[in-house]
Amino acid sequence: MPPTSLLTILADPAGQTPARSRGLHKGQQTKQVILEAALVLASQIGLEGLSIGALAEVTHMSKSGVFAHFGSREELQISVIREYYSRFADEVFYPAMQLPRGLPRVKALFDNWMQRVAVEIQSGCIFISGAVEFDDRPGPVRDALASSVQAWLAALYRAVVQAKQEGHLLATADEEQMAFEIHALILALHYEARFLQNPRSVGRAHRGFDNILARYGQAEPAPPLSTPSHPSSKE
Amino acid sequence: MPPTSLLTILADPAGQTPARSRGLHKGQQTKQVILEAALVLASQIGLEGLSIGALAEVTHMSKSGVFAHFGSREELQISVIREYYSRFADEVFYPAMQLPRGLPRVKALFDNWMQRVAVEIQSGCIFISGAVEFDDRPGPVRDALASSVQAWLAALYRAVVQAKQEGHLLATADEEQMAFEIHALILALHYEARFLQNPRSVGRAHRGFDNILARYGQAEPAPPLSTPSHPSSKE
DNA sequence: TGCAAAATAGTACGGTCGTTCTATTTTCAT
DNA sequence: ATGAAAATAGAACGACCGTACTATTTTGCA
Repeated sequence: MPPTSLLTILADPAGQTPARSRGLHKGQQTKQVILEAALVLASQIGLEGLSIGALAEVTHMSKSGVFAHFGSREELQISVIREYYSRFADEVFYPAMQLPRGLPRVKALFDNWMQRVAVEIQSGCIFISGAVEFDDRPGPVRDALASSVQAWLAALYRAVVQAKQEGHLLATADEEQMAFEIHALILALHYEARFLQNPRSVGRAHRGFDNILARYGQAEPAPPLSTPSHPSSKE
Repeated sequence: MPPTSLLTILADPAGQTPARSRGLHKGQQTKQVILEAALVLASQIGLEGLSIGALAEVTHMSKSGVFAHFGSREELQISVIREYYSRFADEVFYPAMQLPRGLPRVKALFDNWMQRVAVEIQSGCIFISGAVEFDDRPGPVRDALASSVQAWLAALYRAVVQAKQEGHLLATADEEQMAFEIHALILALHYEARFLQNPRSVGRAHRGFDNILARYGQAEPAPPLSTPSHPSSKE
């Protein structure tokens, strides 16, 4: 190799990125593959357990090869959080947004969330495990995680507020309280199903949501006997 | 002060030498000191983050000195879990058992639990962080953790069952469901207060408990207006 | 008071980790 | 097809980890 290559690299003016580097090149593809594997790994053993060595082994690459795509472990963790958030939104949030404002949307948000967590009983939820791992570890990873969770909880809260505005909830309903109790059910589902391996937890969470609806919901015109909010609540 | 004072202290049969008088040798004492430090460390950074090196530094001992007391890291973690469980029982369970069966005892269990978790917002709860760390890591540590949690949740469940037997709950009340929802509130409190740093969480959890009581409780002879189950719910 | 036993320290080993530096291979516009 | 840039590999580093082994100190009973 010619000795000028190094000079060329060093002389390359910073900030001047060739248009080519922004295209969909090989590197971007592998980065996606790595991220996919990282998501699986982080879900199983946590963001802290995520190691570049294990990631290299899974993707059949070298440690430095994996490392080069992110520049640091922290950046890798943040990328995983962003990717997880994106998929969460695609799976839980956006589909529910197709439904009309008010209770239908709130129910859909909860059902989609439940369905996702029910699947994650096997794989693990990064929003929950990450919260425990970083609850007293300040830094950019915690910030990324917390802002992702806040964004989602805020979306849930907005849906509840709209439900009250639409007249689907009692005028006395405390929207923040209702969102808190919904969140609580999901956390209990994750804890009791994944850690304690109690198979009844899914039904418990659904029933809990029915109870919340019964408490905060406006008395419905149709009797709830034949139309429970979720089939599993018939249990 | 006579020169015999030191000897007097050491030989004092009735005074402030509980370690000796209880037959504890030096090793047992230091083991307790290490355990105390391990509890603090594990609460903050988790059972997995607990390292013998850090423990040695905190206790001003050598790594091997610390290690010798437990024989393995796993045994250290299990000891921490047992100690944590013991303190949890002393602080939450036994005091509530002094109260009469039924709702008073259930309320006391929840209040004591809440109070402990409210303090643990700063230090962390091993039952919650450990669940996330070991939810897919089989072995003796997970077993010790799970059985401790199960024992506590079973105690809570029994108290709820008794409350129904005493006629303090509706005949239609589902005791397991009620225990699930109570557990959910605690988990949400820990999550939202410790990770998201939302100061309103304590009030939310208390209010949630009031809602649960309103749902499952027998209509009380005295109007609940002037006697809410907890002052903070007046918020 | 002496002396075995218990408690603690010291040292070293093998392993994994994130990261850096350099070398090699692959990509892709010309 | 060529050559520079991008992508990947390889090797090595310092740090920390749990643990085993040996040496030293401390304890507490006879």
